Amino acid sequence: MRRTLSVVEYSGEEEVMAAVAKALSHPVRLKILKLLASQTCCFTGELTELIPMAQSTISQHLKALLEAGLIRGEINPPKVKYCINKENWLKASTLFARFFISSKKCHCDCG
Amino acid sequence: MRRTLSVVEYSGEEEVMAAVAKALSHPVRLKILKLLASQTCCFTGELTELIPMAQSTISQHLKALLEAGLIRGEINPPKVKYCINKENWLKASTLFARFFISSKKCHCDCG
DNA sequence: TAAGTTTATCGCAAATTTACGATTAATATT
DNA sequence: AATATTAATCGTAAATTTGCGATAAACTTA
Repeated sequence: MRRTLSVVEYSGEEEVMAAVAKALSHPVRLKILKLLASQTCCFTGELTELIPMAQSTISQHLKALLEAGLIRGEINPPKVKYCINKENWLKASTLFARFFISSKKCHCDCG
Repeated sequence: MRRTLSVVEYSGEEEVMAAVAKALSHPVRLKILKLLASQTCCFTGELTELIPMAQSTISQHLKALLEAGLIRGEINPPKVKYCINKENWLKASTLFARFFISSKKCHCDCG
């Protein structure tokens, strides 16, 4: 991909929020997060039974959520127990909340 | 792309939220939204001056934000005035807030 | 030790995203 | 009518995403 000569600068917040948003940008990942969140306790690989997708594909989506910091995986071979990463979840929640509140400043008449 | 034989079903909420998240998943689109939101009133095309990217690229990103419903464009040739779509902005805000709150149910010991 | 279970990773193909320059469209100005 | 301004669209190239099946890795159980 050709890149701009003068590179666009982003704030840390912009980078982090974009990364989290990207993790949330696929419906199956939202579904996975909701399933993990709805358990009274953490969860393992019933995901493969609940979601009709190849095991390798679900594993890939889990990896994306892990890398975004939204979930944690506790290895307990041969199983892995996934759950919400509460600390980062809270951070993400705050980030999005602040972002959406920020537009309240705008007092235009057009909508 | 090969598709799964049994198609995964998503709720309307999952689809909508994923689409909004996708619109928010690029730092330059976050920057654009912040710039639009920070204006006391609406905004025209200074974006090209504020963001060192090709005009066509910025136009593409604006289109993505338009299609996600996050902004509105008031055509006033040869200029176009963009601003936050407050109605959908509120909807998106609620969607994300509810989503993040939902994980509070999870009482696992692992995080 | 051999077979089974669970999950990650590899290799691949198709689709989508991202960015650019060039061009077009629509209107205002000279 | 000719030129200038602003923004969208087209065409293209490279990168990334998404999905699958096959295989590998790690540990249990027979």
